[in-house]
Amino acid sequence: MKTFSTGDIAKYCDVNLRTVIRWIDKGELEGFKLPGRGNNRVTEEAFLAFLHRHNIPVPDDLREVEVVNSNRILIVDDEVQIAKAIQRVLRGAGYETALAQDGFRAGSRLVKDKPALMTLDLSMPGIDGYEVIKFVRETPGICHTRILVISALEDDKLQEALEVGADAYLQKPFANSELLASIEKMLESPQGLIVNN
Amino acid sequence: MKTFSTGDIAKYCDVNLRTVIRWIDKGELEGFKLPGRGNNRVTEEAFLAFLHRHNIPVPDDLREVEVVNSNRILIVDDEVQIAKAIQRVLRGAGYETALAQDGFRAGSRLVKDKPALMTLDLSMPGIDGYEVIKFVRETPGICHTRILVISALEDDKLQEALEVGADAYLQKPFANSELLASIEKMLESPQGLIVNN
DNA sequence: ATCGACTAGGGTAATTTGGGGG
DNA sequence: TATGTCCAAATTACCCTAGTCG
Repeated sequence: MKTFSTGDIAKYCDVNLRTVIRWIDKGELEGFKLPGRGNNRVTEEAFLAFLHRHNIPVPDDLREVEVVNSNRILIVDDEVQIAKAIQRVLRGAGYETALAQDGFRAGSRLVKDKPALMTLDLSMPGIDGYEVIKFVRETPGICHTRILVISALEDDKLQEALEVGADAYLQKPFANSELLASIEKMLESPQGLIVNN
Repeated sequence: MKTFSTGDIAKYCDVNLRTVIRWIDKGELEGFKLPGRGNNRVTEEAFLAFLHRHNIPVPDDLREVEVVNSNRILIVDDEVQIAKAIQRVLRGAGYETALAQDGFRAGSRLVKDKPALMTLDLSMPGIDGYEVIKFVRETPGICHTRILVISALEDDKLQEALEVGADAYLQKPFANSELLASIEKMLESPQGLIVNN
């Protein structure tokens, strides 16, 4: 388990060491204290989550560490026909796909499979899509997942999704070629960078 | 009984070997000395206790061992007051608890934390409790999780939950003592089926 | 313009951690 | 590989100043 000291993080973020300590004390950056006087350590996962949460570019030497199955895509949609249609297109393009039709399955698959990307229907019954996005972004270990929002909602709702952390959106109805183009574009950029559409 | 050398612990905690020795010498980490040169050994129990005491994340390869002895409980309920009430009772009894108020969070926490037990409200908006139970039971890695269904539904509905895989149920309203008794009983039963995922 | 609350960072002393050679 | 000792480097707490924002 790789960990960082406050000094390491201070260098990475180019801030004073004291500032890092304050982040940890306030809980903005999740860390733990060693015995003794309580030197702080931050796990790699937690640090990456912090970076993603604040849209701080991930340093090159940390990118490779983000473990993802770069070929795997999780499709989150409660409408079976749509989910299957998306799946067909993606499989045809060579991606490994998994479906999740409810929040519980989506959440557990995301943590378990660590897909490179998830497509997310914003309006599923019983799930607030924005909440899901926020949760993903703030959770160590899955925060780097690319999120492609797929929805029939209006532009401003979709923009809002970008603001809370989605990487791109696709408004229904869309052509298969658009879907593929979006996904390819999202996956080609280096791991660990936030893509703004 | 499994033991660790100072070197093992140094690797696990990502600190210098000397630091570990000092922790032991100062009594922060409970260990014992072998005859002869006085090399230190730390039991698995003591090491896990140490990790918990300092909120240090438990390494993956110790996690499985730990699941068996774990006292983590995940409370799945969308009604905050009820969830908090349950949490209060369980914390008071010494359990580590986490809350999840929607399916997505519940699913991801379950996979991530691998709690020994989850309490599940059957009627959460947007989640079919029976589906959740079935899903947990058929998913490697989390299938051993004890499930305590908590609901105001009638007996036959609760029976149905048992049939699809819940371990016990508690009908609302219930006394705190009933809650604790149920959970203690569920956790004391042999955990042989566990782990290995 | 002044106030108050907040944040980032400087300096110092005390402590902890890390590294090298026995 | 682990330990004890010695020393250097890193980290923390505490108190302080400067700057920002409403």
